[in-house]
Amino acid sequence: MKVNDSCVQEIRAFNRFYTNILGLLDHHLLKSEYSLAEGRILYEVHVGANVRASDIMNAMDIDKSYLSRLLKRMEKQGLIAKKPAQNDARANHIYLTPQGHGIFLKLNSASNEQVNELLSHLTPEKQVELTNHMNAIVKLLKLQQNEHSGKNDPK
Amino acid sequence: MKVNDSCVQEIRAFNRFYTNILGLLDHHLLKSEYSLAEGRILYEVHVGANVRASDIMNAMDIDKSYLSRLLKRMEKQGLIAKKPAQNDARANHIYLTPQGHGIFLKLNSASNEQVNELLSHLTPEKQVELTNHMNAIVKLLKLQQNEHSGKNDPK
DNA sequence: ACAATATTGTTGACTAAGTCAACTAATTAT
DNA sequence: ATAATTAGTTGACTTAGTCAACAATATTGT
Repeated sequence: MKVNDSCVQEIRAFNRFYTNILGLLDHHLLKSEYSLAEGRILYEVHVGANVRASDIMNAMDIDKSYLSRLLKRMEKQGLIAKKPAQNDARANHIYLTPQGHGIFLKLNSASNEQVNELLSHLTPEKQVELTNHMNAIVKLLKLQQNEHSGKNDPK
Repeated sequence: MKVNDSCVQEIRAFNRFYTNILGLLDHHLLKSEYSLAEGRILYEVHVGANVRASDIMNAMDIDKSYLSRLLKRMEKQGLIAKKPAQNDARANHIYLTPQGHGIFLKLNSASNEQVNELLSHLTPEKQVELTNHMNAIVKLLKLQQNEHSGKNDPK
């Protein structure tokens, strides 16, 4: 498909802009005693069912040795626990401990709060506009995402 | 301003999604012999006029000691050079050497190529739609950006 | 004018983040 | 059965980033 060069430049400008936004929003995590990676792991374990290390690895696109160490540390901190996966003796299922769940909730509401603050400068109508644009972007880009990662198309 | 909670959730979903996109697009830089930070510095020096370290520091929101070391290394590599700023004896103006400019062009066209590939799966109409959504997002979010950073509003 | 304060950039010393290769044990494919 | 993959761990290492102290200038308040 022929590509419009000025689109390329506009997208790159957006990327620089949005990288900064993401940096701002992550700030609270960077100031907390948990790393961005740990926060994301808590999220992945929270939303997934019977999550295994390899699932997190794929979701986060993170090195398995690094992940292994992070999980070990989080286990030591009492945030997560593992139990043997029922039909694969190599793997564990990872779940949040009550304490880990508590931390997740704390970090999660801090994240909500950050986004909340960002939105609070917009009228409710503009807020909806904004999210409509975002959803449209996801819709436009989602397909080739899956092409690249080799996963099936969404139903 | 009252905030719509489902907007908050949609924005966070967008953020996770777009973080992955940015990761994909940065991949070529990570595979090159230059770091993301160096690539961004080359960009900042390229687009700015009479750039000083503190300008880069502000643009990238990066620690000054870290930046100092990066610049030193890039100078050693022959990518950039410094000359005393005319009206501030503490500061230097930083500029690209011919070689640094060459590297910038190389990295820059690789970045263009990445975005190009992303877009190539869309019809030209969809490409324009996509960038319209992005521009709209920037427009909606740009003001509070400036409020936070204490800079003046754009004219 | 000039003392206090702030800014620009550098350095030392350190911690955190991430990578790479080798390895064990279990699983799947041929 | 055995070869090839996959799940996860470990050792050894490199790269990224932080923090505090510092010297040299600039700016500000009186």
